[in-house]
Amino acid sequence: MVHFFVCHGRDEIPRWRMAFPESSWVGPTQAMEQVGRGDMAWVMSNLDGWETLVRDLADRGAILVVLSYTPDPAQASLALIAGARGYAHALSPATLLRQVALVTTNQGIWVLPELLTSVVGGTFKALGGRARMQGDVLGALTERERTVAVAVAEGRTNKEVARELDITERTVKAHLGAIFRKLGIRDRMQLVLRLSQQEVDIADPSH
Amino acid sequence: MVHFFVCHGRDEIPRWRMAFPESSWVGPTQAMEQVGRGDMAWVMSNLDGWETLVRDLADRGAILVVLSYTPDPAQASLALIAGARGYAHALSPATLLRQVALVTTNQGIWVLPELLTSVVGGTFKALGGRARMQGDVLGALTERERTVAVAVAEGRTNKEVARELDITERTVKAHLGAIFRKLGIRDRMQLVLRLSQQEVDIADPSH
DNA sequence: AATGTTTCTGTCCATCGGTCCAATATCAAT
DNA sequence: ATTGATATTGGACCGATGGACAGAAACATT
Repeated sequence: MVHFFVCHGRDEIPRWRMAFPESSWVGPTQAMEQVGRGDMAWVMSNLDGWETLVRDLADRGAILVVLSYTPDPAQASLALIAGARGYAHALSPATLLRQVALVTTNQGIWVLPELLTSVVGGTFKALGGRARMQGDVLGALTERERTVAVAVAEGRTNKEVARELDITERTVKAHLGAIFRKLGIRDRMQLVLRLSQQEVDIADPSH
Repeated sequence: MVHFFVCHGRDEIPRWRMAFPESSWVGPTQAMEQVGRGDMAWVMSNLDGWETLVRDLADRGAILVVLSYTPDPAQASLALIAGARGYAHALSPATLLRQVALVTTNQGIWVLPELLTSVVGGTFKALGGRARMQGDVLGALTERERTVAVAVAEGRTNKEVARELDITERTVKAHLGAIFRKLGIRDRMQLVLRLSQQEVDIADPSH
């Protein structure tokens, strides 16, 4: 595996060389030419169009890590979305860089521990809209109601759920009624959206 | 470092033993007593209160990986939020388990590659982007059908969609009929599930 | 014993949702 | 000019859904 550090010409950082003595220093253009499947590319986030570069290189099977002088959660997310498997500080010590390489070459994801909460939290909010969904959303329900809620949210009809739980369809409806009331939603659609963690805009009689 | 597999008493899976011959099998209660800083704990997601368990063990400095028989993106997010560093299929082969251990002990995060897109995709939406993986699904539809499909998948009723697009409810139904036929689904529920990427390809039993 | 929660069941009814049978108008391509 | 795809609407039919009543049985708490 070949390591490529993609950066501006003058951005040579000794510890990079220290971490991977055999690595190549290239600009964005050369990176597009030389990086191939299985190679590892470390891309500086101060490059114009780094996201596109990351995406392209990731598409062709390279392992991407984005390095930043000013790491922040939003940029970390962008990097991961673009296909990067890692996001670290550009001035990380050599040992850390080697650790990142180890993790990413083994299908792992590596982001700065300090940013981890934010990144995952972002995902969390994206998936749930409000804080701590399933726990709280389903938490308000009884055991049986939870079971019904999940079954319905997986796309089953009342009749199917009834058969599955060995109760009458009427009872399923009763549970659903309670679920809708407790969650403040109007129908099973809203339930699916809640549980599949999408943002829902409920009840707007205005339009 | 000691490996703990936290599961129901009878859930013994040979390949776990194969991956880490020295590991201990424990229930949730014993886990709380025995797992300490630097230890590695593999927690089954079919345990009641696994989230709390993961949170507690992670808080005391253990490395947590959640194993599930039915992996899905939402659960993966929950696991990571709870403090887990890994999320994998319970029937993963020994070599994969060792890889996961390697990654997570090096501050990395490991989630099923199939789920990665969904998890990161969620982040993407959190940042205000528009999901466009749906393009594949919606690609078979006409422009108008796409509009209707998205509106319905956002939880609106036929009547609401009709008002919104300034057409009759009858026309909405016509479009929906075409949508169901083209996508090979039976009702709007399946449409939501399709567009929110709910159904997850469970790993085949071979690995 | 009284109370409250949970689970389960019933009937009635209005509405919604999905499919069958159509038909008409527009537009692009042949 | 004919064909094909698209968008639109109509009517009728029937199953699915959700709410509004209501009641019974099991169980835990007080």
